[in-house]
Formats: sequence, structure tokens, C-alpha cells
Amino acid sequence: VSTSRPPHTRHRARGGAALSKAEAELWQAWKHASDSVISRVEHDIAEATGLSGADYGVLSQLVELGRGKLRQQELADSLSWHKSRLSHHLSRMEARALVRRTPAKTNVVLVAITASGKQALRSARPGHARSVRAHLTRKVLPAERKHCLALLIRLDNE
Amino acid sequence: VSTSRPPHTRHRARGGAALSKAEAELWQAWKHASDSVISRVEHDIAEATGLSGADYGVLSQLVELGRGKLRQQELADSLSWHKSRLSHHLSRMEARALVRRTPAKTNVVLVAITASGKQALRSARPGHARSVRAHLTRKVLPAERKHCLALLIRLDNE
DNA sequence: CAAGATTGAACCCTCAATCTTA
DNA sequence: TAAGATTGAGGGTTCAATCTTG
Repeated sequence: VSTSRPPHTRHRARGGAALSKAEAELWQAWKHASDSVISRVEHDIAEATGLSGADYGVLSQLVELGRGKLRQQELADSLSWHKSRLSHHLSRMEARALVRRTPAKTNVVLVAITASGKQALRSARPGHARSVRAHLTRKVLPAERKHCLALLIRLDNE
Repeated sequence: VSTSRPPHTRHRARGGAALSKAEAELWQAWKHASDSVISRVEHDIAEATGLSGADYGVLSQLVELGRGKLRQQELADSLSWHKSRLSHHLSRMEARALVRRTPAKTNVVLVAITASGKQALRSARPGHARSVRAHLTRKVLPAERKHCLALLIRLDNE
């Protein structure tokens, strides 16, 4: 009915040969796991505090990387976000008074967490920690932790 | 990444104690890796064929799970998608003639891949396989593959 | 010109409400 | 009522174009 079912793709993985069963399995597992861990944590935070995962990431980078303030571009880099994504997002966060933008020297914009941003972050932290533990760190056994970290870093690079 | 942890938040180490350095490290690595692997693959597919990762997932489930057709609900389950996400997405795909929806017996809608959907999928497959290999499967060493798969499944469950 | 930032259009996803039919 | 599906609103993300200033 459809395209040819790949009959024997097992022995040689040439340029565009179909994924082997093992490869497809790994890919599916990766898609599902990466999707579900992140979205569970984000769901937990949002439910408890009204902050999205993105909001939480912005606020915590501001306090942990800067001491409450960062240049916008530096913030974008630390989050691996496109600058326009950050720009749009900060507009929304600014409207909610979580951050404030102030033009600085030349071409640069400083982003600062506000008092209510700090408050929101403070009250979100415990739940965030609980959620990360429940959905990620508790499920990675101590024995595999180091190895797992190395793999994740390898996957992120290049 | 500076890490001055307020010492006075430590003694209340109930459920919500701040993440340890190791935990935070794992969480950051997870966020970055899961984000970048998926988005690299999606970017590659989109660039080569104009299909999004979501499009590709829908089309391949249709041919691999059904034989070109599936009940909408079943399709949603297999993708772990909310039904409304699938409904919206199918509307867009239907407008591009990649799939066709036909109401069946009772309350059920059958989703079928069209000829051009098959064509699009066929031409996207080799690039998809190359991309998945480049960004995921080749980076997981043979020795760690099995272990990695088990971890991913563990993370997805519960 | 280049770097930093913004904007608007188009697309995507979630949530809650709704429609339809058994 | 319940299951299957749709709809609309509202955020969120990307891309390309634009603005601004050194």
C-alpha cells in the first residue's frame, strides 16, 4: 500500500538507509522522554505559581548568573534562545512586572528582575526543586548519574 | 555559572530544598540536550522537505502503525498528543493535502495519508534517518545504548 | 557596515468550552 | 452522560525585515 517496507536494513547503514529497529527505538524513546520530563516540570511550576518554564528560566538566570541584572544578549546566550524569542518574552514578562528593561550605554539593554519577580521566583523555587527531583534526578540512579551527564553534554555539543 | 547558595535556606531541607549542584547540573544538561537534539532534527527535515517534525511524525505513524489510515484518537495516543493538538494540526495538514479525514461509523474519524503525503514522507525519510543518526544514535556509544534506552523509558514512565 | 534589539506575520500548542451522537 | 472531535482565545516560537547607533 505504501512505500516499500525496508526489508533488510540491518547490516549496512549507508547514507539514507532507513533507521534500524534499534535506532528507531532509541529515537522514539528520546522524543517521548525529552518531551515528557520537561513538560511535567513545566506543568508543575505553572500550576503552583503561574510561571511558565520559560519565565522561571529567565528569572533564575537573572539572579544566578547576574546578580539580578543581565545584558539582554548575555541572557539570551545563557538560555540558548534566539534574540527575538527573548525580546518577545521579555515584553510579556515586563507587562506582568516580573522584569524591567533599561537601555544602557550603547546598543545594550539591561534586564533586571523586579521585586515581584524576586517574590515569584522565591515562591516557585521549592516546587521547582521538588518537581525536578520527582521527574528527573530521582530517576537517574546514583551509579549512572555521571555517565548520564556525560552523554547529555555530548548530545548537546556540536 | 556562579553558584552562591544562600546557606540559611539549607536547614529547612524538607521537600523543597534547593537543588544541589549536581542536581542542577543534570537538569540544565537535560534541558539543553533534549532541546537541541530534537530541534536539530526538526530543522534538518524542515530545511530539506518543508515538513515539520510534527508532520513527519503524523505521516509515519499513519503508515507504520496503521497501513496508511488510523482512527484519530489512536493516532493522538501514539504520538502522546492532546486531541485538540491533533485536530488543529490535521486541519493544517489537510489544507496542504497531506492527509484526509473521513468520518466513520460512530463518533470516529479516520485519518488517511494522501498520495502527496506518501510522496512527501518518502522523500523525507532518507534525510530524517541521516539526521537522527547524526544528532542522536551515532553519539550514543554501542556500549551504552541499552542502558540509555532503559533510562529514557524510565524517565518517560509514571 | 555590524551588533543589539524590536516588530509583525505565520505558525504551533494548551486550555476550556462546545458540538455531536450514542 | 460520556466519548470523540472541533473551535477560539491566548501564549509561545520562528523567520525575515527593520530600526538604531557606533
